[in-house]
Formats: sequence, structure tokens, C-alpha cells
Amino acid sequence: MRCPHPTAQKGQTEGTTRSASSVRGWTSSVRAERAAAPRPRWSPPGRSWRATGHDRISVRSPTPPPLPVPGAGLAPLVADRQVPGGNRSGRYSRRVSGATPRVRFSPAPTGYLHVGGARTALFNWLFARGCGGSFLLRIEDTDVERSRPELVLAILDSLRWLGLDWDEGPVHQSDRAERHREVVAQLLAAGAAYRCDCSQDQVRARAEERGGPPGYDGWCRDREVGPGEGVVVRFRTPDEGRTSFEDVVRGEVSFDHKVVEDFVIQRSSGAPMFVLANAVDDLDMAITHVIRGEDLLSATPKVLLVREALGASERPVFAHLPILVNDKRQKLSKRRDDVAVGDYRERGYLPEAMVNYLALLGWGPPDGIEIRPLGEIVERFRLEDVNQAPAFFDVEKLTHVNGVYLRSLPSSSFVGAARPFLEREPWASGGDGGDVDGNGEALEGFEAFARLAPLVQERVATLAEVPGMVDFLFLDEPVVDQGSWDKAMKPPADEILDATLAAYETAPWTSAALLASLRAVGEELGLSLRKAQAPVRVALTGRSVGPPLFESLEVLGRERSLARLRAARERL
RNA sequence: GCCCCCAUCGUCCAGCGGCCUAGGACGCCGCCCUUUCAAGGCGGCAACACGGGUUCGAAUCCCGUUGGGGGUGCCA
Repeated sequence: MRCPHPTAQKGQTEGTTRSASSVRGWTSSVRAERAAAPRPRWSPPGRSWRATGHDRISVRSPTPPPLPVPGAGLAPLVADRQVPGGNRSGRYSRRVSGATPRVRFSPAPTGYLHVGGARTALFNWLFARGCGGSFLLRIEDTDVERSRPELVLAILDSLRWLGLDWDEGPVHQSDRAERHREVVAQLLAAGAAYRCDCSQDQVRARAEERGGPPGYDGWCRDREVGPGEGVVVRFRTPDEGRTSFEDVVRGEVSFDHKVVEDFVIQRSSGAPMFVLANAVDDLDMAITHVIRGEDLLSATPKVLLVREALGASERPVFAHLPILVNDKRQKLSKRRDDVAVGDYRERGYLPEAMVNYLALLGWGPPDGIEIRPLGEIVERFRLEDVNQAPAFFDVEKLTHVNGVYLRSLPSSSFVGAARPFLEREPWASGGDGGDVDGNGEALEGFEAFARLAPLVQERVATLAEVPGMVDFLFLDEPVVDQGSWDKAMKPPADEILDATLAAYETAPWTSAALLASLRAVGEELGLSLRKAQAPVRVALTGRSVGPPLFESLEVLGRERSLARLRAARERL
């Protein structure tokens, strides 16, 4: 059972110490069952799996349905316990009484989607898709000064590229400002919040003075500050007790109220703060499972406190995913690290590979088969199997995964996927060329590439590597790599070239015949084919590495090939 | 400083008290295949942070230490 979780805990703030048994006990019984389940077998990548992958999942047009009426209350989230020994998928019902799971991905509009966000979005999506729940999108743009509408476009674009389709939204928090103000007023009226006119400098100064921990000291709690310039609204945090909650990936987490300061819920501008908007919107949107980064773990008690103050009787299930880190094991950052999903797209990674790799950060399939269609990942993904330690975003492994996907592509798809990467090269003009009929007529540009594609395909790990491998098909003269030239064009390169030239004048223009001829040339000179092909390859492509030589010759055609051999011979 | 979280090969994951002489994957090294380079095949190197407990038995449970990270904003 992947989903509905034994959810919702009743509110439990004042020092309630709840045992972890509900979730843990449930978890282990499921684990035991999983261990007993038959091991699924590896299904080889190929056409069929592509069809079963997320290709099939269509991106629904995001038409925002109306939000539930504010204050209408949450559907109960408590999962029904079912009699053990029920269906294969688990001992607990898929059903959450009264509500299907609803999760959301709620990025801030930063202008692009970064890999950490993508991973969070993916895990939400996997969870939702795995249990028939809904995956919603919400843009957390309460900070008006920092958000502009166009900044969300790139995020949506990357999400679509990855195939993470959403069922509702995107809801913009900025559109809900009125609702947020209403809630703040409500909290104010109830005495759960108060106005504060302390400047940030004052707050800091007092903190230093008392030598205690930085943070707000409650100065304005009873000063009855009225509305005005520079006045914020703060939430009144309980002085006693603690807020505890059961986190699906971490077990019980607990915060003493003493360390939760009276936080700002409304800016002096009247705009709501993150915690307030987040709590209110999750409530109004009837979010049942909050799956987000661990960096938000310490914001959770605040959210819970706000919900409680609003009279919410149920809590969502929380799952704080381990953060993604760089090689120094610090949180991935925009400044130091390559984090934009869009950049990986530009660098020749396939969305399927990206998503597959991302699923492996903080989670692993029970059968150990890491590279597989998304549909199979959906079937196997379970929130409670997410592990707790930060994960290093390893581009090398991503690249490997990408290579596997690239190789498994039908040739025509590979050609199509590579085309944009070719087209951004200055030399890649169209070219329709002739055909190859054994008479050595030339194919040009893309057509030649298409012919060679299957051989190129298994030699690249990213699409960005393609141009460098096939440029000689497009260029009139190959770009000569000096290192390759120096290495290959030593004696007896002259003899090889001369003999090859002679042989190729008349040889049938097929890769097999071309191979046989060069082998014969080599034998005559007492050279292995390995040695003999080197000067020919460099003459033809400009490089010492590349696609198989004889197919390249064939596709390039007799005239162009001979011209290059002659040119190289003259340069010697 | 304070709060919270985390800790198995270099990296990602497996491990749920005996099946562990700790398994898989990436990377790395070697060999094979081979027209270059890949791919593929075979093999190898490589980890339970430390110290106490609990137990007949601990990588697995508990406590502590150390180390790392996150948070501590009128950012999210």
C-alpha cells in the first residue's frame, strides 16, 4: 500500500506525547508484507515500456476548479483500518474516509525550477498517481516585491517537460490575499495574534542586550498596538508545552514552544507571510499530505499552531524529504551549483532520464531495478520508504541513466531528439542530398546523420555530445583536431593514404567493401586494421574517435571521402 | 548560541535482531570483445563514524560522543 496513510493525527499540542506506534506499526506490517511479495522481474527498456511510461500520461489543461469554501472544514483524514489479509496491495484501505489524498507542490516563483524542487514535485506526483489522489500546484508568491507573473512560466514549463502533470491549479497565493487578510483579522480578534511596531533593528538590539537567543521577545504582546505604518501582525505562540507531529519519513518530531518565537504572519504592507498563507491554503485546498523538503521541517510547528488557532481539527500527514546536497554536502544552491532543470534540458538530458534519476534520490525500488519506466516507479513508490539522509545530486549517475535511455530510444526518436542540438550549430543547414546505392553518392546533413544515428546513439550519453560526433557529415571540410592529427599522421600515414586512395577509387561503396579494402591495404603494409584505419579516420572526420569508420565513409559518399583523403595526403 | 534532523562503499540505494564472510547501481581499476570510441561480458578495489548498553545474538533497538546538515527574516 503506497497511499493513504494512517493519517491525520488529531491535534495534540500541549505536551501531548503520542506514541509513534500508529504509523510505525503500520509501516512495519506493510514492510513485512512487501518482503513476502514475489520479486518483479526486469522488463527490458524498449518500445513497449515507453508506451507504458509517462508518455501516456497526458498533461491536463490546468483549469482551476473553485477552491473549497473557506472555513467549510476539512474532510476527515483518518484512514480506515481494514481487516488484515485483505487484498494484495495492503492491509489498509486505499480509501481515506471522505477524501482522496490531495497533495500539492508549492514553489516560490524564482524564475526557474531547480532540481530539488523537481524532486519534491516528483515525489508528490508519484504519491498522488500511485493512489489515485490529486496533485495540485500552488505558487507561493506572497512576497509581491519578489514575484512577477513571468517567473512562474519557466517553472510550469519545466514541470511539463518532466511530464509531471497537475490536476488543479496553479493557484496563486497572491490571488488569495483577501482571504489571508480575513484570517489575520480573525486571529487578531481571537487574541491569537497581535500587532507589533518594533523595527527589525529594535528586535535585534533587544536580543543582543539580553544575550539570549536571537529572535523576537514578545515585546508587543500586550501593548495593544493599533494598525499603522510599519506595523506587522505576529502570531502569539504558546508559552508552555510543545507541538509534536508524526512525520512519515522521520517518525515523531517535536518542538518546545519556548523555541518557537512569535512569528510574523502579516507584513507591514498587509501582505501575508509564508507560514500564514501556507497554513491557510493547505486548509482551504483540503491538502491531506504535505510532502516537502526537510528545510521546512522547523516551519511545521508554526503551521500547525496556525491551523489550530483557526480551529482546524485535523492535520495533514507530513513527509519531509531529505534535501539534495552538493559535493560539499550542503544544500544545493542557485549560486554554487548547477540546479536549473532547464539547464539539464539544454545540456542534452532526456526528461524521462531526469525523472528516473530524481526518483532515486532518497528512494530506491524494492527490487533494486533502478532504471525503469515511470509507470513502474509509480507502482512501487511508497512515501514511507523514503530515507532520511541528504542525497548528493550526482551528475555522473544522471548521465549514465540518460545514456541508457538514449540507447533505448527508437532510432527515429533519437534523431528527432538530437535535431535541436544539431540545429543550434552554425554548420547545420538542412541538406537533402542523394541516396546511397552502392555507387557512392553522397548523403548530406541530416539525412546522413539519420543513417548513422544508430551507431551514434550508443556512443553518447547526452544529446549535447551528438554534434561533436557527427559534424563531419555537415561540414565541407572536417574540423581538424590537432592532437588527433599529430598522433595519426605519422609515417606510414602517407603510404596508407596513398594505398587507400587507390583502392577506394574503384571499390564498391559499401561499408563491407570499404572495410575489406582497408584491411587489405593494412596487410600489405604489415599493419593491423587498428593502425591502418587511424589516418583514414582523421582525414575523414578530423578526429581520432568517432562513429565506426566504414559506415561513415559509406554515408559520406565516394567523392567527398576521396577529396578528404587527398586533402589530408597533401597536408602531410 | 539555541532548536530540529541526519549518520552503511567516493556517490545513490538495499538491509527492519540471526539468512551479512553486508547486496545492487554509478564511478574507478583490470581482462575479454573490437576499425577508433562507446556499448556489452567477466573480475577487482571499496562501507556499517566512535563509545557504552539491551540481547544467546546488533549494521539493525536504546543512550552518549563525534561529525555533517537544516532552521533560527516584514524569504519560501
